[in-house]
Amino acid sequence: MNIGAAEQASGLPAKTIRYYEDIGLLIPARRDNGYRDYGRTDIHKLAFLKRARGLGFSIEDCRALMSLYEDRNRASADVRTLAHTHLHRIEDKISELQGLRDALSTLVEACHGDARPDCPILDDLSGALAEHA
Amino acid sequence: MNIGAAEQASGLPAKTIRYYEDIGLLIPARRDNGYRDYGRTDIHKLAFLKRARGLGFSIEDCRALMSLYEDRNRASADVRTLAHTHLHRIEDKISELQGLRDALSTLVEACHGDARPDCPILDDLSGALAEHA
DNA sequence: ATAGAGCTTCCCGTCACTGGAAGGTCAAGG
DNA sequence: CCTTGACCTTCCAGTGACGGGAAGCTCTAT
Repeated sequence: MNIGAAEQASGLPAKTIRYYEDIGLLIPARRDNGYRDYGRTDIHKLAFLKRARGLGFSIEDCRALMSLYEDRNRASADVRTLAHTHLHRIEDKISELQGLRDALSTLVEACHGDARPDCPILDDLSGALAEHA
Repeated sequence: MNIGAAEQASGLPAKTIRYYEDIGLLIPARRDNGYRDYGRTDIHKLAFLKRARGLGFSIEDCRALMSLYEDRNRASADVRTLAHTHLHRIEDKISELQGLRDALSTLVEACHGDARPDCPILDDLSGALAEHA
């Protein structure tokens, strides 16, 4: 299977598939002409990577997940720990963004948004409110 | 004021302050010896940038905000539009992360997480559940 | 005079790709 | 047999917003 077909089958761009080879995530066989040759297992792994990346796991997480996936004797606790850590990172990021959202929406609501020059958003950025607080 | 003092006064690392000069955000005066020389207005602008970056605005947003800030005749509507767009981006990102969080937490809860090898998380990643659905 | 802190520029690395150039390979049609 | 065009190869550069560190100049204090 050429890389174009692997692209179709896995849903990952060819560029990404080559990149995954560069960093040693998935190294396919090669034909005599130098073309990459992907087998059924390779396609399965690419789909695995696509799904894991889609869940926000980093490349290094994916590397660990793949090796756990290939280890028939792995403990599910190891996988769970990895996923749990990632879940925490996501929750932290959500909290951070919610803080930003609240601050921003307060400012946006306070700004009348017409043709006049006075603007609570710029006042906040310039530190006017910091002294007021 | 040398860059070290500007660092203290603004709260931005010297590296970042130099970077902002590289990209033309804030270009300070220079002394005869080649040292950067930051004045009161510069410090104010650096603090402005720090606050705007802290609210998650991109560098290009900051560039626009600075120029609006310096334009005594700007319309507050322009600032509000910029902030509103950014607010939307943040809300979209929050939604996306919440989707990831829900999917991940479902998987983490389904995984018993002990020494046994069977693991719903890896099953999901490998597409086993996709065929089930 | 010298030590050490602070300043300068310049280049590389981050993360996970994406775009593009230059060139080799293959299948179909004339 | 030749050409065209699709597909493949490698390599290089850029993304955003810096951070680390090297090599070398300047200032201050002793």
